[in-house]
Amino acid sequence: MGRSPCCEKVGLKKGPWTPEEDQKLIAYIEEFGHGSWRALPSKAGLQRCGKSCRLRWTNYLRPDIKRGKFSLQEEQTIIQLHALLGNRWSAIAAQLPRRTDNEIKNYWNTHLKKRLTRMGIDPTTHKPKTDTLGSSSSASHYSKDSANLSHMAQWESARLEAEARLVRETNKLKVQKQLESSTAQPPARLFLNKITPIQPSLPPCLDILKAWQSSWSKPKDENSNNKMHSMYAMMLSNDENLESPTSTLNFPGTTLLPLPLPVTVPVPTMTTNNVVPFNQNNNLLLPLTDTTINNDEEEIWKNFNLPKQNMMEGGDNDDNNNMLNLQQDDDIMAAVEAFRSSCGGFDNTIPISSTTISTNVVLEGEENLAMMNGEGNIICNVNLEENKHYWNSILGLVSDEMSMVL
DNA sequence: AAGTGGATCAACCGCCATAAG
DNA sequence: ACTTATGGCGGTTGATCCACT
Repeated sequence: MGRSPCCEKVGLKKGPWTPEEDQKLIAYIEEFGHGSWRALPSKAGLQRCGKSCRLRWTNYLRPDIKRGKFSLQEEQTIIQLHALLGNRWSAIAAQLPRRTDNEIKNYWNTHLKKRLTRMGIDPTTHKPKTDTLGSSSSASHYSKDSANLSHMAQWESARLEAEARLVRETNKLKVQKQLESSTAQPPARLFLNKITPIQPSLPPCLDILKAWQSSWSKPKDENSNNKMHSMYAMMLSNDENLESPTSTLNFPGTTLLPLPLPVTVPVPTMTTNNVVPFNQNNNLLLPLTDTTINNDEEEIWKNFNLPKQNMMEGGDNDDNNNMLNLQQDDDIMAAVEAFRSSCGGFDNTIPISSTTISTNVVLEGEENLAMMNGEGNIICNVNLEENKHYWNSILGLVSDEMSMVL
């Protein structure tokens, strides 16, 4: 004889919760805690099953839930952890304080997945889509683009390798567990892969995080302060000196995983003959139709006179269909990528644009998102020190969670 | 004003590992 | 040892909103 049923399956309400139901649930949990979800509905006077109550509480009513727009940093964390963990939403949510796995999952499916697709990256594998290469028209474009894609591929190799090592380690531990005696502790569920570690050891994914972290402790140059920190920025970057992730399988020459390198996001640009110039730093330049710049964001962006064919789906167009209104950070990112892929090249032999902008202007309300420097370049400005702290925090969280189950 | 389609997200469904009887 | 409920998780659905025609 097993357990008794948690609740009657008939006569229970389904569908959206009413404010009265919410109040009952909140009042009960605040006074008594949820205890057994099975017993809660009847005690709280709710015609719901325990599972429905649990979901409503954990995904919506819990007081420590943060709602609203995801910050750029949260987005980066989701993308990076998704590359590392896949659709393990609860594990990803564990690294994003006050966000629920359901919310992250929804955000991924409705925003981030589409954005990566727009950038030519397969959101499932985090690999560049094969047709990205095929669509390149010029040989030089292909060559440099493929070099960038190669970084992505190597990144992915490192990730896959880490996962493979995790699986191997898991199997090894399972065998070890079988050999060990019945004195072993009851299995504790591990947040990453639902495995049961027997002896303390960090999951291999932490190798990547640690190596990543160490890359931050060794800035490549003195310009590192105004750089964007994102593996996708690597793809956007023209920096030929980008290093590739370490893989013991395929890239034995490298000893450090230098990811992600800080890079400057190039500015999309268009000249009168639709040729896209780059400066000596391999930054795309954007000549303005009107170089009179003030601090009004709308006005600034409307000076970016972009050809319609270069607009991407997510862009907000104004009425004359010849303007791209870059209000959102994902629009900025998408614009950069769209220009890079559509304008034929990474040829930096074209002279620097003479366009200058006299003052630094914050283009987005989001802190550290993007600034325009004195040369008209957009700098996605994520502070190096903040990122070091950020990844230290992630490592700390992961390590703490590991130590709790060990 | 009505219809349509896309976006969003709360909530449900179904599966799995584990706990409990 | 076996059965079955529970809790947790990821996948999916459908109601709602909103922009556009």
